[in-house]
Amino acid sequence: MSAASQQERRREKRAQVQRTILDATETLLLEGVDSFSIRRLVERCGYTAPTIYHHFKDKEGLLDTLLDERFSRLGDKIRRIPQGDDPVSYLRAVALAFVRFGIRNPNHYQLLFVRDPDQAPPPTVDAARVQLETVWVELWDAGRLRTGDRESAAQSLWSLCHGLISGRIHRQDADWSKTLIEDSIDAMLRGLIAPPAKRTRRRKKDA
Amino acid sequence: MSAASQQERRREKRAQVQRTILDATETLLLEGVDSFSIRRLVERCGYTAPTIYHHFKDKEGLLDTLLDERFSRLGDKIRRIPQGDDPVSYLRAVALAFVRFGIRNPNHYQLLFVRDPDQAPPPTVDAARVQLETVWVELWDAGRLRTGDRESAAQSLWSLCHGLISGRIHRQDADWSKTLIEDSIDAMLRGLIAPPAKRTRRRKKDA
DNA sequence: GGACCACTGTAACGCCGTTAGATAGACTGA
DNA sequence: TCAGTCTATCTAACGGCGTTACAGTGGTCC
Repeated sequence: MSAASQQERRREKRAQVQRTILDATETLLLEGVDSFSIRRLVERCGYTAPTIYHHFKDKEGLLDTLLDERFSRLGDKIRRIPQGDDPVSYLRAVALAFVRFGIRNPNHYQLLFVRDPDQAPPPTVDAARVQLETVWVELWDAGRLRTGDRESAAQSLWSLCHGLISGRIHRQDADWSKTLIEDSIDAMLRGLIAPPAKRTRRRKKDA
Repeated sequence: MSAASQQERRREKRAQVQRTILDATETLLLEGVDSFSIRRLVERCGYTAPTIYHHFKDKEGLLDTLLDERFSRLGDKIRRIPQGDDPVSYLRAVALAFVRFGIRNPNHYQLLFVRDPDQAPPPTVDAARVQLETVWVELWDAGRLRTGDRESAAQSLWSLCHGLISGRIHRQDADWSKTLIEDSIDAMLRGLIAPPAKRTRRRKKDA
């Protein structure tokens, strides 16, 4: 067998070991952020600590890899939302997707957004953010933003989403209103964005 | 000297020791949530670990005591805000006070709202919440809430405040809009609450 | 065969929260 | 006054954590 195939096989083996470690990490994480520790991971995945440190920089690095994987799925999902005619319903859909994701993946969300401040968001999430940016610019140019500052409009919606998720995560017991997520996002959008000027020629389909 | 006075003196001594421990805790906490540990507190305050555990149940209990003190100040501040004529500007003032407090006391805020979900908020904060409740009821009865659910209106504003603070805490580096806090609270209130019905007899002073 | 390299293991280090048990001193009642 | 009790404090340890120095092992390459 050729040297190239040997190398190939080694790479595969390596990837497979890392996969095993990552999967065990994932499993452990699903039992709660606090359930995860390197020692427990060691018990669970069959490898010893130095092996894990051989494949990943440290605990942080291991979790980063996992989060990148998971959040890139969110990024894809958001990027696949059709932009359509109406920027407001587009923003609504994105915000809803984001909040639902955060609530469904509380442990991952916490790790990503509640850890060290110098932690950069994964590229796919950042890409989604950039994509949103253009929508806000569009609304600003159309004179539809009620805030004096374009930045503050985007950040307002983001802050609300973060608050919704983080409230749900940290106070699971509280009796949150069933319609809270939709209601609050709608209210925020109403408050931020004025309806389009009346004098547009063509009629819009109700999206 | 009387037995009563002896007891009194002992109580004072006890209170003073606890004060010392709490103050050292506070100092340590101001250096960051992560800077705080019982071992470091022990180095700092001159007492040994068992002494601390003699006066406080455990780490959690110690922090609880400190947070109760600190947050009761917030509760007082909020309860002192004049309710005035206009419920909207009252809600605005309360929300602003809350957010500013959170941003100014990030470590305390984190400890209180980001710890175990079963953690109850201190009584003074809860009192403030109850006081707010009446304002929402009033608005609801006047038919001014745009949400289908009274609960969701209150929770929307709260979620936003939480998001604003927690965003600031976890992404200090990000370039937050200077007007974000006011802008977003105003937007949320605009989106949640309709202007009062026109057919009121008396004119209002512009508050 | 020998040098190199990726991989994995043993055993330890220095943190952490917490506690069992001893000691000292002050108060209490006979 | 003296034994008994209670409070406050200490020394020393336990079990957990993330991490790493170091050794061994088994392949790959010259």
